[in-house]
Order: sequence, then structure tokens, then C-alpha cells
Amino acid sequence: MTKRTSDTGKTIAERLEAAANAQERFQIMYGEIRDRICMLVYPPGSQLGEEALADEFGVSRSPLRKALQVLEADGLLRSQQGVGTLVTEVDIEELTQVYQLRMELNELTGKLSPCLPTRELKALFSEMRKRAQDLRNTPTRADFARLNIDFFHAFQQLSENQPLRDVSEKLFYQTCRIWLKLIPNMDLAKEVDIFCGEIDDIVDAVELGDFQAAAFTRRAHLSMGFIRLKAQKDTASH
Amino acid sequence: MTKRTSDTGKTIAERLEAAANAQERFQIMYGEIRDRICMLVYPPGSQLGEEALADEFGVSRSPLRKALQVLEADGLLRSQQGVGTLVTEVDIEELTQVYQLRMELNELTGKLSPCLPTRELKALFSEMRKRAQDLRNTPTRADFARLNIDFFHAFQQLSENQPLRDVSEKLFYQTCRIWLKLIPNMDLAKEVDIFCGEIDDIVDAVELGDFQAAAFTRRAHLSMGFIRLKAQKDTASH
DNA sequence: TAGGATTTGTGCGTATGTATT
DNA sequence: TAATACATACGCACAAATCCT
Repeated sequence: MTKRTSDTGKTIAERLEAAANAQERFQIMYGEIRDRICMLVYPPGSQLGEEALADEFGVSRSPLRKALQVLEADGLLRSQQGVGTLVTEVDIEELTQVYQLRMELNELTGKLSPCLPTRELKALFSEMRKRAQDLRNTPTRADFARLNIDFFHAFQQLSENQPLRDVSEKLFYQTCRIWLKLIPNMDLAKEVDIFCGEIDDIVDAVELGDFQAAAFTRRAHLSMGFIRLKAQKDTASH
Repeated sequence: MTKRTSDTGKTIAERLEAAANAQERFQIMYGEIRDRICMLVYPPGSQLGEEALADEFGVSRSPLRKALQVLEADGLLRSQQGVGTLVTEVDIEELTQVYQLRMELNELTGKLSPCLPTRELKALFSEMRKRAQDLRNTPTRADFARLNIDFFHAFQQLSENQPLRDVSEKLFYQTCRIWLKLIPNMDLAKEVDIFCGEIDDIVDAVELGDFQAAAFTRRAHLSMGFIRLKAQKDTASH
């Protein structure tokens, strides 16, 4: 079966064919590979293979390698001559510092250049609440991970500080795989329930137009989520 | 005249020749080009030329392009087919958000995983104080910029939070060129004097082992420096 | 408007490094 | 230890885009 993107129904090769220039092609490849990494289509430790990927994407290795190189700079891949291009491991101990920083940055989201509470913004979060409700009814690992990613991007839109957005996004993609990795050892329905409750809290704050409250709430949730992850890791190792 | 690096006295081509593997070669090229950009050897808006650079470095375009591509992801370069590889412009208005974020992150440097006040660390800052004294005696643009960069890296070592260091470094290199760009319109001796006074303040705090005080002091200096830059920009435009 | 000069983007063959047998 | 398989790194030639005359 040929892989197709969720939105458009087109294959990657078709999307790349339709791209206007090299920068668009780069964005498509970069985004697609990053998505596969954080959805564990490419699990930590797995090998990518430049030629196979280039073949699937319908391009040569040269433009593909640019995407791989930037993902390596992002800390998601590691390429070494003679060995291969490997997806980096995610270890909760090593991610502790990233999580600490992410918590502080989330607080800044409500502080630096908060957006105005537009109708579009509220509609976006309303949509998130609805998707959370659907997820609660039929919880799956993949939908949980997908909503986690999409809700992150929605939250990002609460601040107009673009550097803050860029930095937060990099750090998010360094950490988000840990959930999919550890959730098999956890109670999926329970975690989904907690996560959807958190979304409800934040959407409540957004609908009131209080973005700073939304940011503090999210910071608290991040902190508690990290503690649950650590607890999970501790029980798994005993 | 062949360009040589300040430290070793070797040309870039020689250093690349001596590198053990591709990753080292990448780091050498990446660091060298970034340094030239923020020292205004390549001023904003100037064009790089892949073939000329590859020729100087004694490599082909392929490995050079990897360095350029990551620098483009860092926001220091912009490549476009048919146009060239151009150094990005630095505008104080656009950097306002970066500066805001940098100020907050500097506060975190004293908060997240502060290092222990080792002898090596104090010696490093003592060296900075000495260099500041030398700069005061004979102030030059280039030495000012160099000390600014080196002092930043020294300050980074006050926190062991590696993600915070990485993020702070990226943001620093996005902003540091603004000083060299605007200093011709300012009083160099006066700015050097202020900067060296700031170094004295921070080194005092470091020698007392109070890294949090050092971080708060630096945050205050960043804020005041930004205000001076903005004021300069306003007077220049009238 | 057309065409030539220049630049980056792409494709592909080869070199080089690593792991395994 | 040597040979082999296989991966990325590299170098080069050509395609495509842009700019200027």
C-alpha cells in the first residue's frame, strides 16, 4: 500500500511533484519525516535508509539529505558514515532538562506578546475540545498522539512571539515521543481521560479570553504529566 | 593573504584536512562561517558564493552546503535558486521579540541547574575581567564584538541545562550582529566602558559564587543595552 | 521581449568508513 | 586478520531559476 497523508489523500511523491520550489519540497519532506518519527512510524533506534526514502518520495538523495541534516540538527536523527541514519533514543532521564525548560517557556507563552482572543482562535480550541471528546469515547494510541501534537500547535497560537514559538516547537518534538513510547505500560483510557480533562480546562480559559490562565494551567499539566511519566519509568524498571 | 584562525594559526583548509571525520569537518565549517557572519566579515545582505567558499575551504560544494543549510535553519542565511546565498538582515524592530525571550532565558540560567562554583569557572571569568580591562585601554570594534561573544559563552557555563544552553546560543547569534552594525553610529569608547562595567558586575557575583545574582544582573544589562540600541536606531532615523 | 551569465538545486557515480563474517 | 557488504560522505556534471543587458 502506498502511504498517503492524512489530510489531502495524496502521496508524498504527488505532493512533492506539485510543490512550486525547493523550499516547499524541503518543508514537505522535513515535516513528513518528523511526523513519522514522533508518531513512532520510525521508532527510536530504527534506521532510515536514504535511498529507500528518496525512492519513496520520488526524489534523489541530495534534496532528501537536506531534510535529514536539519532533523539531525534538531536532535531527532543521527547520521554516521558507514553506520546509517538512526532515529535518536528517548530517555526520560535525559529529557528532564528539556521538560524543565518547556515548563518555563509555557509560562512565557501567556506573558510575551499574547494574542487577542479572536473568533478564529476560540473556534480552533472548540474544535480541540470536540476531538478530545471523540478520543474519550474511543481511545487509541495513535489518536492520542495526534491530538497531543495538534493541541500543542493550537496552544502555540496564543502568543505572537515567533522566536518563542520556534523554540517551543523544537523542544516539543524532542519530548513528545516519550508518551507513545511509555503508554503501552500505562492505562491508555486513564491517560486519555486525564489529557482530555486538561484540554477542557485550557479551552475553558481560552473561551474566557484569559490566555495567561491557560498558560499557567498548561504549565501545571506539563509538570504533572512529567511526574506520571517518571513514576511509570520507575515502576517499569523494578 | 590567506585567512587564518585566531587561535591556531592554521588556515581553514588545514584544519579541515586534519579533521578526523565528517562531523568535525562540519563543525569547523559551520563555526567559521557563523563567526564571519556575526563579526560582519560577511555583512547583512552580502552574498556568499558556494563555489568560492568551497574553494577556500578545500572541499567540494556538497559538505559546504550542509553547513550553509543548517545556518539557513538558524536564520543567519537565506538561499534561493538563481539568486544566491545571502546573509540575513538584522533589524532592531524584528529582533525585539528575540530580545524579550533572551531576557527571560537569562533569568532561567541562574534558576535551572546552576553549576557549582568551581575554580575553573572562576578562573574563566577572571580572564574575562582581564580582557575587559585591556579592551577599555584600547577599545576597537572587533575586540568589542569578540569579547561580547566570548563572554556570552562563559556565561552559558553557569547552567548545566544543556537545552537551555543550546536555545540561548541560537538566539544570541540571531541578535549579536546588531551591536557591530549600530556601533559606528555610537560612541565606541562609551559603549565599551558600559560593557566592561557590566562584566565587572557579573564577575563580582560569580566570584562570590552567587550565580543567580549574576543572571539577574545580566538580564538587567541586556534590557538596558536593548534600550540604548533602540534609542540609537530612533535618533539615526530622524 | 529575448537571451546569456550566474547561482543554487538535483541526480548519480565514486570514495570512505563501519560492522560482520 | 582479511574480505565483503552496505551505509553515508563526497565530488562533479547538468538542470532550473533568476537577473541583467
